[in-house]
Amino acid sequence: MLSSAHVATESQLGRSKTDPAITRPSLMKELAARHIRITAQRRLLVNIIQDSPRHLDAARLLEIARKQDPEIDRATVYRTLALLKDRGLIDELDLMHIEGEKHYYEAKTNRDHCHMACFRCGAIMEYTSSSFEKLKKEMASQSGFQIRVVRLEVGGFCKRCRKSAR
Amino acid sequence: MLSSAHVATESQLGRSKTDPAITRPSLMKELAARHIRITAQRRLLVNIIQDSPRHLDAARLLEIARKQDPEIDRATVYRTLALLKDRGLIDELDLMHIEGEKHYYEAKTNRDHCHMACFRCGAIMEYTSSSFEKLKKEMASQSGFQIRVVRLEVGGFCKRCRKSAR
DNA sequence: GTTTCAGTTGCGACTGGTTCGCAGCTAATC
DNA sequence: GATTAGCTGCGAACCAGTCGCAACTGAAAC
Repeated sequence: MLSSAHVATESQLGRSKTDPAITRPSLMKELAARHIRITAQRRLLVNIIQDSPRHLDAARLLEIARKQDPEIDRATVYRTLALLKDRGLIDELDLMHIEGEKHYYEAKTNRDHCHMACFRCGAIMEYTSSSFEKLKKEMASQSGFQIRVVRLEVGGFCKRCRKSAR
Repeated sequence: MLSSAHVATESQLGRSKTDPAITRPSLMKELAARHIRITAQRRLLVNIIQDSPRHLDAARLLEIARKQDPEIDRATVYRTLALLKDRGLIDELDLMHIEGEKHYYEAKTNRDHCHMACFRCGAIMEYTSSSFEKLKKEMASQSGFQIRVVRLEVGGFCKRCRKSAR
């Protein structure tokens, strides 16, 4: 039984932007289309999230944003993240709490994907596959559950770390 | 293409103990076998976790434990949970942060299972299926990743809530 | 283009879950 | 039963995230 799968290997917490299987629609366009007020702060934050090559947590997002707008506040970052999350425009990840209890965020993709976190080197890999899509469908149909968000996270050791461990 | 799946529906945050697909080995025996010091506090906590019909968070576990040993401390609960988690004897869950940022715990089962959390009524359903097992194998073999922990969580609306919403 | 005001922001104080350092205690080994 | 590594309770500390409020601002209505 065949299925198509795609693994995007990344450097430390980095994320492949050229993965052919994953695309991210424009968050700014989505906000405008939904008549959500566009403020300077939101534009800044949304652009950072959209362009980031890695998964950002709130503190890192604030840090980057402050380079352009030193006045921007923590609360605004948290409120914007909550807004985007509630509207289903970004996904929240725990990445197996590989580095404290913070949350990570990424623009929602056209296709759900799994995150694999290496406990040793901290690399995050993204994994998409038709088996995953099938599992989701199966879960929904067998349980009568209407799925809104799916989070599949895996912790373990990446190929490279397994080799170097010996 | 057929696959065997099993859904355990639960009352509010409760957990079916009679699910035929899931068994939980004795945590106390595991501790003894691994020469981990057995203290009165650990015995108490481990037994509560093992016997609990629902997913417990640290505060609830402390509360239950204090009925038998009013002197037991918060820190001991957190330290014991960390111990069990590090040894791979319990799984940590976020349950989609359906009720604050706390973590939930359950004795590790013979078979991985997914948790489906209803955003409306808070019910948690457990879902096991051979498709899930297959996906895990596929992920490991395609990426070279050695899987240690898997967490598949789903948020949405359960059958009953979907009906009553209309 | 000006007015209007609901919605957004920065601020600082606060919360809730979790962790830490330490002195005293105790389970397991000898 | 003596020894001691390691566990416990305690209180203080930590950290990510939240809240109430007064001032500000984007965009709808004129």
